[in-house]
Amino acid sequence: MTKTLPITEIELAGSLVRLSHLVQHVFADVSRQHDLTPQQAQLLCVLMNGPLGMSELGRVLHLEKSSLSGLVDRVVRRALATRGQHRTDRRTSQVSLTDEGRALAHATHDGITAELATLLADLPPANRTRLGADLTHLLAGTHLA
Amino acid sequence: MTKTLPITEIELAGSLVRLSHLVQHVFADVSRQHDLTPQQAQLLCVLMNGPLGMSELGRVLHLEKSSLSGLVDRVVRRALATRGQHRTDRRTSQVSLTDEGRALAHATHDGITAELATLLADLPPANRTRLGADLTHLLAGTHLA
DNA sequence: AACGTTAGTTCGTACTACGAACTGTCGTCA
DNA sequence: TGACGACAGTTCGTAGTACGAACTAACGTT
Repeated sequence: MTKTLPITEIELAGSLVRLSHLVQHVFADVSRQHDLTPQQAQLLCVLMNGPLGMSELGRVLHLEKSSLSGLVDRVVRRALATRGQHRTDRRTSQVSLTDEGRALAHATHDGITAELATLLADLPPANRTRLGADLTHLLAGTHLA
Repeated sequence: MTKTLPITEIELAGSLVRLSHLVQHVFADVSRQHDLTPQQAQLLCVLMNGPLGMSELGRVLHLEKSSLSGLVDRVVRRALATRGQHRTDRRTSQVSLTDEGRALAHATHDGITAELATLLADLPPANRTRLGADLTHLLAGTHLA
């Protein structure tokens, strides 16, 4: 079915998958150091940009609302976030970080960034710049995040 | 703690994380189309290179042996793989793909590759080649896979 | 005031991942 | 040869993840 793909494409796709697993591994390790699951860490990091409703969170995280309820429950239970209510619409709830949650989010984010930076240190600065541009280009091609 | 990182490093790390989530999303979608969980799909893809013992699988997949037992159980239960026994060492077991498992592994692998190829189509061929080289370099810097 | 839509929660199911405890096998060394 | 530590896997209990279906409550419209 896909036998007509040039070899380099296949190899590149494989590299992307392996890189992805590597990054996920780093993400999980750092999250664990802060006593968070990767999903909880990702949630906190998303909320660093400001409070969001459940529906928006579901879109950003690619999660069904039923999956999100429990995830938010667990971070709320740990006092890392709160469920506020919307000013006018009493159906929607705004999930915001607590101070503790914000601190943890920043710590985790910084930890992951630092870890990835050591990985990237192998790459010459010029390549890093190019890589950044290419990734930005790739990510822009999809739905924005 | 990490405030001295150049801005571009931070942005690059962020891009890496977002790319990683994107790839994981593709991986999960394609796996689901084939009625597999991402973990099961990854296991089958690893086994495409030949049978492996549980310990080696754990190393490759970064899983504790207790986690692996269940994962292998489920693909064996679905007749996608079998637990053979080592010729001389009766402790170790060799996990191999069945014909059905091999077919599913190839289908999933091809599907993911095709999906990623459409993503990469946005990128000019020259950049793709460079990107491949850079990723290979990055992946080589870590433990091989 | 009735009704369809939207926002979230709850429930049941299956899977993932871990550590601790356990069984069976292997290799060694006395 | 027999005891013993190391190794390979499994089992068990716990917590978290993710989904769809069914549900409740509030909103907006007509």
